[in-house]
Amino acid sequence: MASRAKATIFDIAREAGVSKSTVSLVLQGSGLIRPETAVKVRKAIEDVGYVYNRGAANLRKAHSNVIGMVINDLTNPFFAELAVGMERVFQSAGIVPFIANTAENPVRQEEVLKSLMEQGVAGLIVSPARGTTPGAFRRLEMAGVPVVFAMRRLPESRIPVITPDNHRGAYLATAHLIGKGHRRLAFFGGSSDLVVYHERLGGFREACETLGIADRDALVLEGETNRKGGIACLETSFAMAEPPTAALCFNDAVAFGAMLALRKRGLEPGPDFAVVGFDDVVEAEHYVPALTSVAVNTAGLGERAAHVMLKMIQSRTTRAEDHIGAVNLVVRESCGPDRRTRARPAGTGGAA
Amino acid sequence: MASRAKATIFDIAREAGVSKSTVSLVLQGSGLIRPETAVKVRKAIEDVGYVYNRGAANLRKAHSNVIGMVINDLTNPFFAELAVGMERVFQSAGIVPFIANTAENPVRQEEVLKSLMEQGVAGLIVSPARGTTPGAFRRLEMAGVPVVFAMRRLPESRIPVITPDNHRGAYLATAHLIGKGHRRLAFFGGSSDLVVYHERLGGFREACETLGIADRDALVLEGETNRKGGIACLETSFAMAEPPTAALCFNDAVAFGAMLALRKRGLEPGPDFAVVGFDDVVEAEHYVPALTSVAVNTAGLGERAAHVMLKMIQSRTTRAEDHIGAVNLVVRESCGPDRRTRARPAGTGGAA
DNA sequence: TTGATTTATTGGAACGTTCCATTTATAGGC
DNA sequence: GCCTATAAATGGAACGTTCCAATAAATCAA
Repeated sequence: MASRAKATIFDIAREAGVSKSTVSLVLQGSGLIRPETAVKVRKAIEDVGYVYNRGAANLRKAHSNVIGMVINDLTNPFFAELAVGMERVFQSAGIVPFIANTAENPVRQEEVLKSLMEQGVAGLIVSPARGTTPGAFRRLEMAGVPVVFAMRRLPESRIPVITPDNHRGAYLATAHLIGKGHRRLAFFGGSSDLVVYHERLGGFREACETLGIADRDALVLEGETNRKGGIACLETSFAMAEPPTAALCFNDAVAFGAMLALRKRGLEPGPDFAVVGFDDVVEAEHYVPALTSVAVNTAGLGERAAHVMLKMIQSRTTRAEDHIGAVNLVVRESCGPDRRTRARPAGTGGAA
Repeated sequence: MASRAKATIFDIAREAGVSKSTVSLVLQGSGLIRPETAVKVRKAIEDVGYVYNRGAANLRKAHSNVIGMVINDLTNPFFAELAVGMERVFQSAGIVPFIANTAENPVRQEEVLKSLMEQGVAGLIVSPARGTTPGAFRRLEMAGVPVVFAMRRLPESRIPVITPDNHRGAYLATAHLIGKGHRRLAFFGGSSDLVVYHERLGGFREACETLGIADRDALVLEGETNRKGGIACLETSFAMAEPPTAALCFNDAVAFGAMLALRKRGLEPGPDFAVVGFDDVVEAEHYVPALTSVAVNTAGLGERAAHVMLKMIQSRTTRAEDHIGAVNLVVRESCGPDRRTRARPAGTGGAA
């Protein structure tokens, strides 16, 4: 059953009555081989149950065809969507990308990166884990492996980045809330060791300033970037003397958490407290109430990242231009009706 | 900047003034090396910016430390949870698993499998794509690579399987619906080319028979295994003369779809139509209404699969026992109150 | 001191491929 | 028939590692 030893091109050569070099040529689809010979060889390949040894080949070929995608949180559907976008373009390029999850853990990320390098990847698309140290990608750079960051960037790094326009997205969302009549706002979730955080928070702050919301009415609460973080933020905000009436959340997961916590308090997301998310994952549309969110064209960014990577590999460079993707606010139900048209700020917590 | 050529153990050897063999030994953490020598070598490794070439090593070592996880649908959070469970145990074993997505496409799966084999994986955990042909894993078997199936199995295959008790789960869920007073039931989603489908459907059917539901009152609708499939099933079921009043869904994604479609018709999932899911993904608990679902301990199954794989690799076998995981029904709100205690079957479609 | 034993280190062959420089076969021109 | 040009196939070296057998150095027993 289990074939004695692994078959090599020598076994194929013997079977087909040709030399190993001929087999190698056939394997590479070289046009130098007479068609009949190629057929004969291919039959032999089938017969001996050959499996190509890419490791051995890479020993000579210098560049492999393996591309790694390093994702910081696979359980967040947003990153799954991103990964799927990338896969689409790699697939049509005949490449099978390997996905590795870091679970937002820099130590794990280090291991993953090391392993991928040892495997001899041709390139890496990375969404870095929170708290990644600036030196984490030094080895990659030294080795000349092309890397592009997706969605997240590192403070001082020359690695190209594919990211949505976080500042503008946050500005749009905040302006929407203010336009609805909200005067005490909050920014929920995310942590300051993330560059994205500062970008999104920056948009939030700029909108507040521009549109006349005082600093003390713009609450900022850091927190985990998942549902749990959203719940926590909402709870602490309601424990304050003058709770906000609306929140821009770091991402959709945080927004879902906030809405959950509202429900648990008997409040209705939308009418009682406006929440807007960021990323516009597919769930956003189907949630009850449907979540207003900043759409970033996730899969599109993934595709873009993949294309940039392909180009870098092809042109043997480690540099590329950053790409800032357009965003737009998708208004759904989670911000409720216009606040000013209502008699008074109904709801439990909304005294003041 | 970009170091001239890739550094090899020879470069390290020269730098440290030892032989390549000594370097190799240090790399493998052999105790044969004098500690001071090891220190010297390790310094040299750092200095030359060495990166280990696992491909070259595998050429001699026969067995690599790469394990592949082949997932049929990464955008389904269920499989993401499964993957995370597996990762947990591999991580503690010092292994970085590579994840590849087949997007439920057998052709893609073929490519992925081929690529992973060429990479020389030590083992594979696979959740096979829909419509996988029986021969798809022949090459793997021939090559003696350990494979375990997770969540799904193939019709005639001797490859070990880790799966929840689908039959029992479906039975439990169906019995629950019948216990609530429902008399016209449906099974939504899934397709008959999936073994899981038959298992779950079998549980549904057995419960119906045992508990006195006639065949004609047990509607079965195949469909996609995602939200869209759930929407479609609900729509076609409501187009019938005597629509069901409750449905067991193939999985949670289908259930979410069904609930969505109900809402769109102005019906309230639970009171107006009972729906129960399968898998109990984390979203189930947080949905509105919270979804009653069959919990399968997803991450636990993932861990189990990983353990089995590790054991197989260690003992150099390609066989292992199947594992059928316990399930339990988590009752939440999506089935509403007991049907018999209500005046009459309210709702739009529920005449008769 | 000598030989035996243990501890560290080393050179060489092997792993399965690719690529280059050759060789051999086939065809074309005259 | 011979020479040249082209097409097809080949042997050998190289890629970066591991492992084995062998050597060199240190320790010990007598």
